[in-house]
Parts: sequence; C-alpha cells; structure tokens
Amino acid sequence: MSDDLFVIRRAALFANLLPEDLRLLLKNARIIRFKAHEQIFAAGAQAAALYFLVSGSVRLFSLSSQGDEKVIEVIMPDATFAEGVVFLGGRYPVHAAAVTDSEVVELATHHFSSILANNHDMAMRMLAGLSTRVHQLIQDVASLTLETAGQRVAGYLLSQCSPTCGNEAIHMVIPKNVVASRIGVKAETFSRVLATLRGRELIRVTGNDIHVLDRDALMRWRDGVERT
Amino acid sequence: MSDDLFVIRRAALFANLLPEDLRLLLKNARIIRFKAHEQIFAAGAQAAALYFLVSGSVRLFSLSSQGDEKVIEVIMPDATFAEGVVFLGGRYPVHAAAVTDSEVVELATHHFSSILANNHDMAMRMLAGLSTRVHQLIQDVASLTLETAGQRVAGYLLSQCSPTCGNEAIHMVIPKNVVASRIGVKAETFSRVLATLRGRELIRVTGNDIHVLDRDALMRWRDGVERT
DNA sequence: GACCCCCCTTGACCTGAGTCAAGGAGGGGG
DNA sequence: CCCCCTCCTTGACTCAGGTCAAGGGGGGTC
Repeated sequence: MSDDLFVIRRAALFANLLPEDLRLLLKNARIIRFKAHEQIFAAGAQAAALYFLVSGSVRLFSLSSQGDEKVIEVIMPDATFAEGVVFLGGRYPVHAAAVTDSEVVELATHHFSSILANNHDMAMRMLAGLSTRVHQLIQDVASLTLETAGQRVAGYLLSQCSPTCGNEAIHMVIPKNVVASRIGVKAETFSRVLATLRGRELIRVTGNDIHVLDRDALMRWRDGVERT
Repeated sequence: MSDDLFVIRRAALFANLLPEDLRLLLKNARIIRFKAHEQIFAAGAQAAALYFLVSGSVRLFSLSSQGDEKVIEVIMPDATFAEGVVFLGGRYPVHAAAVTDSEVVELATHHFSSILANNHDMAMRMLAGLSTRVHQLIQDVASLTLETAGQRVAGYLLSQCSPTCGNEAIHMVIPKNVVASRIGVKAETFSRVLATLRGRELIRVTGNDIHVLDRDALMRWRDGVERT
C-alpha cells in the first residue's frame, strides 16, 4: 500500500516496472513478519503467493522420507522466491521457513497472474529485468573465476564512479565488509587492495569517501599485467 | 524449421517451453553463420531480432568517442543475447560481432513479440525459465565463493547421478576439461580430486564412466570437515 | 602393426588470498 | 570526559589450488 513496498523493485523481476505497474501489483500485497524457524509455506501446498524477502533470511528445503532435511537454497534480502512455481501454476516443490526473523512481501498468485494476463507490456518488462539479471550474474561468475581480488576491487570502484565519471568521490554507504563480500573478497583483502591503490596514487581515501584520482590508470591497473 | 533448431531450448528463456511453443517461435527463425570478426548488429540500430548462439563466440562491445572498444560481454554457446532490448522494444545499446566463426539462431522481434502478445502462458513459461536460471546462477556464485574445489567436484558428481540415484554410472559425454571449467576448477585439480575420491573408494572411474559407490558417504565428504 | 595426437594424470613448485591476531580510530552513551 | 563497541587496518603465517613440466593411455589413421 504505502510506498515502502516499492522496495520490491530491488528484485530483478520488478526492476524494470513502471510506478503504475508496481502500484497495481502491490494493491493486495502485504508485509508479513516471521520469527526465526517459523514456516512460510509447505511443500505440496497449492502455490498461493510469491514472496519478496525484505530482511532476514529464508531457507528452502525438502524433507526426505527418512525425515532428514536437504537445504535447496538460502534466500537473502532483495530476492524473490517461489516465483517460478507461480508462473507455471502448481504446487510448491519445497518447504520454506525463516532462518532468522524475517520480513517478506507476499503477492497473491491469483492477483499477480490476472494482472499479468491483462498487461502484456508488464510481462515484457519482467522478462527484460530477469534477462538483465541473468547476464549480470554470468558476468559475476566469470569475474570470480578469472579475475584476481585486486581486479575485482578495481572493477567495483570503476563501476561505482563511472556515472559521475569526473572527480566525484564514491561515498561508501554500505559498510566495507559488505562491499567486500559482495565482490567475493574478505574484508582484510579489500582493505589491502585499497592500501596499494592508495600507495600508487590511483585513489585517495578519506573516511568513507573514496576518490578515484586517475580513472584511466586505474583501468589499466585492473587489466594490467604489471602488478609491482 | 527442422527440429535441430530446438537447440534453443538450452537457453533458460526457452527451457520451459512446450514443443508447440517452440514450433511457433521457430517458424520464421533461421540459422546464420558468421565468420570471425563479422558484425552481427550495430549499436543504435532498431532491435530487429534476438539471437541464440549455437556455436562459436560473440562479443558485445561499445565504442568510445575516441574509437576504442570496451567489451561488455562475451557470449558463449547456448546463451541468448539482445533479448532484453527486444522485450523493451528499442535500439541495440551495443555492437555485436563474432569472435570466432559462429552459428546463431535469429528470431525476428516482430514475430516474437506478436506471438508472446497472444500467448500469455508462453510468457509465463519464459518467466519461469529465467527465474530458475537466476536461482541457479546465484547458487553458482555462492558455491564459487564459499566451497572448496573438492566440494564443488563432489557436488557436481552428486548432481549428475541424483536422478539415477542407484548404482548407475555417470557417463561423461563432455570432455573432463570442459566439466572442470564449468565448475570453476582447472583440469589438473579436477583430476586430483577424482584421484582422492577414488582412493577413499567413494567412486570408481573406468574410462569416461564414473560410478558413485557410496552416495551418502560422498555427500558427507562434501559437507564434511574431515579432509584427510 | 606402428605412429601420432589428444586428453588425462601425476609430481614439484609457487603464489594469491584467506586466517588469526593485534592494534587504531571514530562515535555514541553514560 | 572517558569508556566501550564496532569497524577498519596491518602484519605474519598458512594453505588451497593454480602453473609448469613430464609422462601414460587409448583410439584413429595410414
């Protein structure tokens, strides 16, 4: 209802939607809070809703006949889950339960599908959002397997300052350790890379602000063979 | 036209489609062969088609005003490209050119869109396919950052034999070095892991067949702390 | 049958990055 | 004003896994 539900735009599925799309979708949406270990839905139940995780973490798992549990996936904030089965219309193939205290946005299947059925362009925007995300993720995988930690850090800095290309500072809103883990690097390593970049006067660090002093040199360093 | 165009099912976008969906889509599709370095489309041109890469490799890049080229993405076989812009309807934001000799399936935008417009369920199946792929890729990223090479190899073996759960052999159709790179490991390391698994009698290797002897033990080894 | 070629295996070595541990530095609360 | 807590930095060490290099098969060709 209120605009704070617009957080769902952070999910690739909704990233390309227009404000009116979102308003329509969110008309019957509600935020639900789950305590740690509380069940969200059960495998085998008719898929009545899809979910967007606002905060906390959620476990998708199945139970073997012996009763032991196999974790299929752990959902982290800003991701949707159970959307696949909603598109196909069926039953949940897995159980879902909150790992830690969690907030989710619930979007009822029937409402969701009927909107999409009448709104072809919106479906297209969803397809576009998802395919962008797929390409992004493929890039991430590539960068994890064939770039060094230093290259990834440099790449991240470049990606952050590329719009404001000039001499603007990157203001690190999120704590450095979160950024580090986002690019697949330990906080210590991240710190060390910044230190060497500082030493080479490619960047200047002041508190939470990072100035890229020489964009081109930084790019060269990232792609570069020379790593003295 | 002929059923060999059904290879496009390997792309997440088409993975969930029904045979009749595919036949419909492929009605006006054609295979195009590009020589290395040949251009496929130019940035700024109206997006007239989306592509599925059958073999070879394709470079997506943009040109700076100085004329130097920035590679945005390298497309590998079984992936689609330019689908995002087709969904939104617009102009190609980047140039595309074959890196090596390549075969692509071309699907015309107007044909594609009009089919989707009249076939809501098919759009749903595409959404489902893409969201499955997104979840898969997120898994891959997680596994690359927080599992060891050994765990990934074990995980791969388990994923390959899980349907035929029993004592069936996994027949490695694709060369081992390709499998290795698929799971983010060098061929040598892959080989070494197989060797230790063989030593522990968790698997038996005969030529290109790999028997998983003890599924549970292998799972334990994968998750396990003990790594003697 | 002999040769070759490609793919796989194994060994020895090296290095990138993670781990562990010990300080700073800022900043909010008492 | 001091204390503490959280986040960041730096150093020393370790180790997984990549690199380089040297064999071993197996299967196709002539």
